[in-house]
Amino acid sequence: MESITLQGGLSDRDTWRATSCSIAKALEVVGTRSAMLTMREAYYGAHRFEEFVRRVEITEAVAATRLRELTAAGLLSRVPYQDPGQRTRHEYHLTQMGADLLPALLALMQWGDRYLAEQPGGPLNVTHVGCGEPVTVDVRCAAGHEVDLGGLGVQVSRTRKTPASASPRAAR
Amino acid sequence: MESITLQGGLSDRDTWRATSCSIAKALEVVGTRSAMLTMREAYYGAHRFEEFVRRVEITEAVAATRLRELTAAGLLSRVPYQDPGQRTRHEYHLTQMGADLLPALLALMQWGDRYLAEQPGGPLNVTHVGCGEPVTVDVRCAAGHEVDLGGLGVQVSRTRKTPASASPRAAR
DNA sequence: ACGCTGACTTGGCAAAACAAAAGTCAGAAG
DNA sequence: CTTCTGACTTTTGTTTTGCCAAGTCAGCGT
Repeated sequence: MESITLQGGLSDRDTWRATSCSIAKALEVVGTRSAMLTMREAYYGAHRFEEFVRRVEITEAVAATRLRELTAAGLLSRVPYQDPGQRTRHEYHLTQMGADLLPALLALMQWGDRYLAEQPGGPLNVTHVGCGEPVTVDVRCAAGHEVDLGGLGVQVSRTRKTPASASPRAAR
Repeated sequence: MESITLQGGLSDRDTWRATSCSIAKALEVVGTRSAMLTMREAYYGAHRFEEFVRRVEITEAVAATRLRELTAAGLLSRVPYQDPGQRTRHEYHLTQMGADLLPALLALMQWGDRYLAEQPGGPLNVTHVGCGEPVTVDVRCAAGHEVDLGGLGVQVSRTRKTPASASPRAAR
């Protein structure tokens, strides 16, 4: 099985490590099971505290912690609401930042569907409401090609310092 | 911010929970930081034990545990190798199952690049080797439409039991 | 057989994640 | 002001993840 082609100063793996890795940074925010599943429920439309507790099947304490963290991180926002005759409460709504994590969770779902599900294809179908066709997560280049693992290259980003000897160490 | 449209028996969130969720199942396999980062290194081309230890920056004990688990789960396979004058050792190679998790990790990376990275766009560029264009993770339907959160629908999979009252509870 | 040494295994510990239970808070109505 | 009760906060305990250090194993060469 092939791998990503490491280009430029990254080609020698012995000379660098992924020290500012965006994956690792993402995991700091959403790297717990309860955070991922809380986000799943937000995508399914949950807004209210008790609903997150019930549907994620976690304790109120954990839900409160996760919701607070995800709100602080910017993935969710607290929006006041008030049922008639009730007091003001808060709903947790996805932000754009939160919504943009969807491909990662969908890709995990797709992978789990394929390799881990009890039933072939998994328990749920995800489709495009507009045309009814099944939805998948693709890795594509800007020219529209679908790219597999062996077709990927990775280089130090241009916005960083020049690819001097120091730079390959500070990579992702 | 919108959410996925829950269709059919799934429309009432109060009547079901994601009990066989493929995301949750995936997290059982790769839901630790060390597993995710081990997979990252496999995508970057690492094969050998010491390389995983060094580049993931985890202890040998954790590397051994994670590599054993990922091998048992089918994401990696152990392949014997022997440097001249040395004893037989094993490399850990990606399987198709392992390679197919790439979109999830790339999507996490993409999201981290956008929202968490110290530098705009993140420290590394991922491109299509064949044409040089930047690579992204897209959510698309089979008709080729790019679909955002609000454009998604989800239904109980056809391969499951009829969408009776019992069925919506056993979903993902 | 012994020596070598990288790849583990094991034991003890700390931190993080999470559960259970109890308690507190907040904002409304009366 | 009191009452209500959902949304937390806190405390205690368990499990999981990961670290450190020491030890064992495995397969080669001599």
